[in-house]
Order: sequence, then structure tokens, then C-alpha cells
Amino acid sequence: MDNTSVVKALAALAQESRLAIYRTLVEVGPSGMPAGKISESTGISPSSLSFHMKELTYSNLVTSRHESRFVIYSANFSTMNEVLGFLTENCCGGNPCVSTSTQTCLINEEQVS
Amino acid sequence: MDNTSVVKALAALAQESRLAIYRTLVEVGPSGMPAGKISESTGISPSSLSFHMKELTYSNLVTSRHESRFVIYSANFSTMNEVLGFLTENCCGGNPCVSTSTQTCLINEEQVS
DNA sequence: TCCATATTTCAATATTAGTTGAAATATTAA
DNA sequence: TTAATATTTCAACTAATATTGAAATATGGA
Repeated sequence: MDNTSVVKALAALAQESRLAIYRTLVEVGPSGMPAGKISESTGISPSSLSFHMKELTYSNLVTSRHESRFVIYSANFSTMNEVLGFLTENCCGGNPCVSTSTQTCLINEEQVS
Repeated sequence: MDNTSVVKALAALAQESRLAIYRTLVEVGPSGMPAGKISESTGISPSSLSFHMKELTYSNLVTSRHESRFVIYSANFSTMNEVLGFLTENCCGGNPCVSTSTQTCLINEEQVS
């Protein structure tokens, strides 16, 4: 993962509304949540939400799928893991240094890393 | 760690210059680096660097100490770990879900978590 | 003390980000 | 086809951020 992608991801999360949205999606897991319900449960207006979802999608932290007239958003766990890896990479210049970060979700018999 | 602190930390890192500074400090480890050398090795002007260091310090991602007329900055690993924890917290709403994140640095016989 | 070095502060400017409400688009149900 | 629902787009406005260069502050050495 390159510098620019990491900055994009961090910038996407560095905002109260988007952080709240992202955490909501992390908690709900891979099944995701439709835009309207995100708007409702976070108190963010639909128009503003759409703006923020674009940021989160663009940074690859969430993905979306269509289901009839709903747009279902869900957290993309692998992007987050790459970001975490980047931030702790090459820690302490070769001196004894351990850095691990794993995130595993098991839902509906399916493992999403 | 509360919402606002996490947003502050993420905002601090969501900027090319500051991300470069932070990674430089992570790589060098707890011994840190003086402002002038950071400026030199990242190509950020002293005045601009000072602005960014204030952001990073304010968000508690780096700390500073004085050594004669130098100001030595170093990464604060525990803040980063708290941020990582926050982002992966309560993953997948109670379903089987594992989230671990550790960062350990061993330098000069001293362990910095 | 006086000068050089290290860093920070400040003002000016340019750019980017977030919110609002109204209008547009798309899908489904009657 | 018409109406209702779900979501996105747009324009206008406001606020926050980043960069630059000059000046200020602080420390240490000659």
C-alpha cells in the first residue's frame, strides 16, 4: 500500500461523521447496512451522508452493493489492515521490534480477513 | 480513548508531510530525532515543520524533549495502539470476531509498548 | 557580551472540506 | 403510468488547513 492510499484512508476516517459511519459498519460486519439506515442511526442527513460515503468508498474503506432500490454499504476490513500495517512498518530501525495486527471476522461460515 | 482523540490522531496523520514525519519517527524509535534533522530528511521547511509538529504533538502521537538547543521529537507508540484498538473495536456485532493489535519496541534494554 | 544556530511565531494567501436545502435520478409498488 | 421511496447531485456558503517568508525567541560557543 502506497503513501497516497494511506493518506486517503486516514483522511476518510479523520472526521467525526465518517468515523461514526465507519464504526457502525465495522460493528454490523460484512452484511452491511443500507444508506437510509446509516443516516437514521447516525443522525447524518441523507445528502451529507452521500457525500461522506463517497469519501469512504473512494478510499476503499467501504464497499457498496445494490439491492433493489437500496444501496448497502459495508466495511472493507482488508484496507484497514493494510493501513495498520503501513503505520507500524519498519518500526525502530531494525532493532528488536514486534508489530502484529490481525483482524478476522467470521460470519455465516465465511471468513473475511 | 474517545471519539474526539481518535479523530485528532487520524487527522494528524492524514497529511503527506505529517505521515512522512511520523513514519520517520517510528523507524528511528524511542531515541527520537531533532527538528532540524527531521526537516532535512523530509525536505519540509523549518517553519512548516514546526506547524506540523505542533499538530502531531497536540494529537499525542509524538512527544518532545529539549536537549540543549535542540528539540528532540519521538513517536508515542501507545497512542497509535489505542487508535488501532478503537478502529477495530466491537467488530462484527458479537459474532466470532478476533481483533488483536500489538506493537512492541525493545531498545536499549527498555521496552516501550 | 556578541554572534551563530535551532526552532517557533506570525501575517498573508490559496486551497480544500463540510453543511444545507432544493432538484435530479432510479427503482419499486399500486 | 403515476406516485412514493431511496439515494445522489448541485450550488452557495462558511470554516478550516497548508505554505511561504520574515521576524521573534532561546540557547550555546567564541
